[in-house]
Amino acid sequence: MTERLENLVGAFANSIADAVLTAAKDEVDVAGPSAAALALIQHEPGIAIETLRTGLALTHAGTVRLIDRLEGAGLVERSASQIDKRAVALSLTAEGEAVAAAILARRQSVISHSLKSLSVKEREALERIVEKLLQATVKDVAHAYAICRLCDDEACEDCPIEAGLESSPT
Amino acid sequence: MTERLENLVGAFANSIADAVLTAAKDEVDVAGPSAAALALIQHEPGIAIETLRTGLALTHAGTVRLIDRLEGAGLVERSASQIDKRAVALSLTAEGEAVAAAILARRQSVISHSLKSLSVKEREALERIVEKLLQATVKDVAHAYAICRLCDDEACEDCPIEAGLESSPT
DNA sequence: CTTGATTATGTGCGCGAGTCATATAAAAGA
DNA sequence: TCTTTTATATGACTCGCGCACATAATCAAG
Repeated sequence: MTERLENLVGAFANSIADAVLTAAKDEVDVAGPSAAALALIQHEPGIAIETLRTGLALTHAGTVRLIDRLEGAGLVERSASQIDKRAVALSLTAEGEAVAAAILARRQSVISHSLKSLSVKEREALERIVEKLLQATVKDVAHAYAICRLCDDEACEDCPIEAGLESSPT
Repeated sequence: MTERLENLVGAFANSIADAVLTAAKDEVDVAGPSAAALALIQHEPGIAIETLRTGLALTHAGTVRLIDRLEGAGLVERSASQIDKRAVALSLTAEGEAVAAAILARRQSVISHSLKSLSVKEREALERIVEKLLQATVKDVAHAYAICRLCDDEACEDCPIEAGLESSPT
């Protein structure tokens, strides 16, 4: 009946997502999928293009071009995978690491700023609720990659998304 | 110190925003900004292109082309504004109304679905928290348009964003 | 070990969407 | 009235992405 909550949650999601994206674009000149790609590669060095693709919701071709651009910008390196000779192992260059770190820090700061009006109790409540929601939401590994595409894995101990995945195996 | 909350909130925002966007694209074949444009026009019939632009974070030219496409698709109509003869008054066609309604309903359903694991108490807590956050976040009218770009105004009584705007006048 | 199916990547071509610069008309201000 | 600002439109161009297709490697049988 009451659709108010859904409206507010949607607006809140818009607000946060917008702020993070524009922050990434302002800080370093890196558009949406590029930022996510850098973060994912930093999170999992040696990741294959195909795996990356599942987290970016792009086509093969689109992902290859994206990597082409990032490689051209000197942020990402392709190397031959040892395990699978078809696959490409992606890694960040020193500059790529720096940019990825800047993006993650910026995101952290933007979100933190937008939460600053909350009391400690409210933070705790929000954390519990969001944790529960994420855990219930994750569908499969690709979905987890997509959701966590801009997470800082260093900061996310006890990731509820991983936990959610284990409890509902694909 | 604890950056975990920020990570979780960011992931949650991603999750919701993605789900809403893909839902809009699946349901009707309407990409991101188009959906937002339809919702905003529905929310405020007779809205000018320039006003619309502020809510979409596009260029002027980009907004004009967007309206061109939506008009070409038979979803939107341009008419002369009575008040300002330079301006264009935008309105939805019958089909546009239907599509907009479908998008809003789909969004409602998607978000509602992702909140279904919460108890009544948790919903109430989340509503209070998000309300507070939105109220503190809104900067100006353009920002409000952007945040609420996919809101169903019918469902949003007592919109905290409007309240937040009044308390901090531009 | 050979052969066919699947998987990971790369590429030519084209389109859609958006920006920049510029143009025109109307409103506002001096 | 003259100048400046505002709202819209358009031509030229760019960029990112998808589709269709090609190649190489792995896997799965037989």
